[in-house]
Amino acid sequence: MPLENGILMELQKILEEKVKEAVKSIYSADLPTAEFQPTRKDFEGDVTVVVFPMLKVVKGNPVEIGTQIGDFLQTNVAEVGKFNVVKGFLNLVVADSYYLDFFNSIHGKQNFGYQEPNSKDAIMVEYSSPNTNKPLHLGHIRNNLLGYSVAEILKAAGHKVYKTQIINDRGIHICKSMLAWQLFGEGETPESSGLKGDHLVGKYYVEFDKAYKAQVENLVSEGIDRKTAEKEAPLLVEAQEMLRKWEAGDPETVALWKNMNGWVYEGFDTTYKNLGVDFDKLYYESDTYLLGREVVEDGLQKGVFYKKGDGSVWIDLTDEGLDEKIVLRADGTAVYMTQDIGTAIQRVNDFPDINGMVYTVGNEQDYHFKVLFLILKKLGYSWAEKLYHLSYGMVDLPSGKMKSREGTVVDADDLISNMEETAAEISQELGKLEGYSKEEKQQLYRTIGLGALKYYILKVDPKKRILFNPEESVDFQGNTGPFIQYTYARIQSILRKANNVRLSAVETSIGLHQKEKELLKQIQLFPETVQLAAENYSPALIANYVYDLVKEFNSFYQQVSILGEEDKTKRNFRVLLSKKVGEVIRDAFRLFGIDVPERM
RNA sequence: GGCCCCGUAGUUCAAUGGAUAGAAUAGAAGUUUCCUAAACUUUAGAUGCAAGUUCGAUUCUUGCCGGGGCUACCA
Repeated sequence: MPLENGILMELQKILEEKVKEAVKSIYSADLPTAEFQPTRKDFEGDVTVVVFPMLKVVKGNPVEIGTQIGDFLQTNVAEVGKFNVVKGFLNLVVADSYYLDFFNSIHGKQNFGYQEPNSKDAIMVEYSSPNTNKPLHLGHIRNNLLGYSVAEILKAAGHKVYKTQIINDRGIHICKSMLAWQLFGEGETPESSGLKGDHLVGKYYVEFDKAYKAQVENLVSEGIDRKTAEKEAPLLVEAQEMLRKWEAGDPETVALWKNMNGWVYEGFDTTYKNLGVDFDKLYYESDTYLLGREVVEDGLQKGVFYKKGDGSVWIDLTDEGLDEKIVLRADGTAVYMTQDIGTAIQRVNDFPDINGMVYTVGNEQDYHFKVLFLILKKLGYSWAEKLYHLSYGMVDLPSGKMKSREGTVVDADDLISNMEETAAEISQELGKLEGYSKEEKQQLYRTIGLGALKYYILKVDPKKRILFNPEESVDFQGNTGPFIQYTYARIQSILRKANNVRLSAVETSIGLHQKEKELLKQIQLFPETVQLAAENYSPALIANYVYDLVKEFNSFYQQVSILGEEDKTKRNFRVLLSKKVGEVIRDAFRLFGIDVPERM
């Protein structure tokens, strides 16, 4: 992976060559690769060469080998100043001038760390993909934030990206809300009720469930077997009938469906806007649920699938350690898998430059996607190799799983406004905002509240499940979004106060404070961190990075005077350095969709 | 039963096979005549258990124990 102006990488390349040279000239042996790592804080040095792996090629005592190589590097590499060897670790001290050269090469540069789009191939990132029968909850928030962030990270890593979602706007669950509204709604609308559209529809989904359960209990008390009662409760039968009518295109049913879905979309749009996520292309399941059947026919010809006696079509994946999986029902209708096969192909037809897709879907569907990807591969699509299931853990409450039907969910809209309120409370207590208008303050509370929420979710490894306790609100101190935003605001304050900043190159002879050097080392890691986050589809890596940077900066800020420095050259450099740190914070947070404030 | 994911301080999170396992919170103790104390500094506290591979294992392998998930002609 070529790195944009990776001066460190160049240094590492030089060092790699020189280490090999050293091994060659001292031991007459060929070293395949040299292993480097940043020197740990407790030791003196900047870059560490790990000696242990060399023992395969060179026999001897690791400390002696390290020392000999260190000597060689010191005399043959200008950037290497001192060195020391601890156990099998050769710690190299890199000259200040090297880091200052690096700084000069990037300090005026916008979008440091981001790659220019350099790939002809595009990646489609799917996320959100809600059902249209209930409002979004905390689980969707995780999904949205992850999908959005991974899309932005991929862009920053130089990929072209299309963000998309497939809206599950049809099916029995939608009919349930529709039916309940018909039965109990008395014509209620978002306008008449004052409820957000998605919340109104969700209310009837819950109503349905209540009424349905009551019916089942009644039937059971009349002596009917529970399983039968659950299958034959009149409400359910009616909902199924409604689905049949919908599929047959019954005008009245379709009109009701359009109307209620319209309410939901309005509600979703508000939530998406509040959350700051967006999409380039929407797919609706009502348009795609019939897709995929021709492909199955095709696959039958090719022998990828086989037909059972009853006419249903299957794929046998037992050779891959998986099961047999149905891809078409006996009556010829599509199942979930059929649809997903069809939709994937449809997307590539719509956007021919797609070569890779990311599906942001919970880990409960790990198996489904494993099978889906395998099927597409067997069908011979070249892009099937580049499909990725961005699988994430559920967000659970202390009481267990969130269940919409039982009302045990943390509602997305509620949570967002709670976060804003908390931000407002803390802000007012601290009272640092004189001169801000009401609107500016409100905007700031939103920035901070959302920053706290987004960072809280995104800093966790996607694979891990999150236990969310609504009683303990999301923190605003420590390793949090507001902590990082605060550091940014402090930097902006310095920049406002600093006069006569010269943007010209910094003299490389000024000599660095240890804290300055640490900051430069950390800044230097930004481009490769973005790449790594993209390769691993992991916003958490960016979070760890920016947190380390900010901690380092705060420590620097505390120990080193910036504006109070008398030496003008140093003062100028420190202001520029602070500015750059601020830019990296801003650009890293942009990958999360988190804004940074000028003051807070 | 089969398959998949996860077990790290009281709690929430880190650690491309590398050094003395890092932070944050909660606890204890400090720092505002000084660029914003949502900060900084100090302190105490953890790898579920048992083997194996390795110079070296939180990381890889196997077994066990715990938690979650999938195993639908639902989506």
